[in-house]
Amino acid sequence: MPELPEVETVRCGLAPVMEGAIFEEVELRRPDLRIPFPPRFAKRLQGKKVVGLGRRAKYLLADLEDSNVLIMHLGMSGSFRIETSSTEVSPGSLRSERGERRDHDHVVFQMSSGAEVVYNDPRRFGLMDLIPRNDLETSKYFLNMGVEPLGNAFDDTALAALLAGRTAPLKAVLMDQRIVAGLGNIYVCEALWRAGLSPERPAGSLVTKTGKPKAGARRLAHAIRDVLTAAIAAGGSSLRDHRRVDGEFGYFQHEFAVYNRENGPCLLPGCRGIIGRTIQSGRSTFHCTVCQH
DNA sequence: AAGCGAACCTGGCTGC
DNA sequence: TGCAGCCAGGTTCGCT
Repeated sequence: MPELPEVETVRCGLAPVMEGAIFEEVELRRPDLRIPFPPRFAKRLQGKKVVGLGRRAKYLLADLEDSNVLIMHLGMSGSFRIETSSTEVSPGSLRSERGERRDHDHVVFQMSSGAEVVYNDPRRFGLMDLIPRNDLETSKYFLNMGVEPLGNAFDDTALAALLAGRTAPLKAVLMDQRIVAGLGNIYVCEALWRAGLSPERPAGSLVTKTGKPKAGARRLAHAIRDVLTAAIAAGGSSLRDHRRVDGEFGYFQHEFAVYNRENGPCLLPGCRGIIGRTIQSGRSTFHCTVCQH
């Protein structure tokens, strides 16, 4: 499911049932996801109150009252769902009854808010970890993490500094979490289309010799912000069977200009191009060869 | 150092 | 219907 907008959508969905609530029971239904759960994971969570639920890039961060932080990453196929009391569940509802387990339900949080928060992840590329808040910034997860694209520090000047001197294609550089943190395959493709930039173009070519942003870098910085903001407003993208935590669909997938639109017409007014699909660093890239340079 | 491909894992879809 | 092959929203490792 999860690039930055989807993770932010999950955060917004979980916050009402997790913030201020206590982990009454934590059930691990297997010993690991992408990495093993830390020692005594369930025990260390039980009885602890969630002070706040935040996000950094594609990571969810539950701040605990004991000054530890629960780190959660959804990988490729991770999702959370909330199950509440069965009284309001009607037959045929998409919501399932509390206590019902499905394939690949790996973690269950019983919260004092009355909600059951279930983590499901078929491919198990996600992870959960628990570390002291003071160690967060220097942890392996965040030590080399790039700039938050919706943060105040991200603008065309900052982007230019990050791209300067790089010969790798724009697509690969924007996918690199050490540079800009939170973008993935969908939103990189969409941002490059919005900025009218070729995914193959060397990243450093958007920067002048003196390190200033060229017009393309300015368009790109705005495109990244705009596409992420619009996607969050739409509740993220629901591909395949993925849903939001409340069982509803996000609907940004209907706004895709290029992603999954191979052979479709370019949506830029006046452009007669056709969307093509190429492979870069082993991932599909969707773009218009006519209006993206 | 930077950049690229492979690996991790399961499921869904396409085509024969 | 069955099965092989390909593809998938991410990250990390290892090789050049």
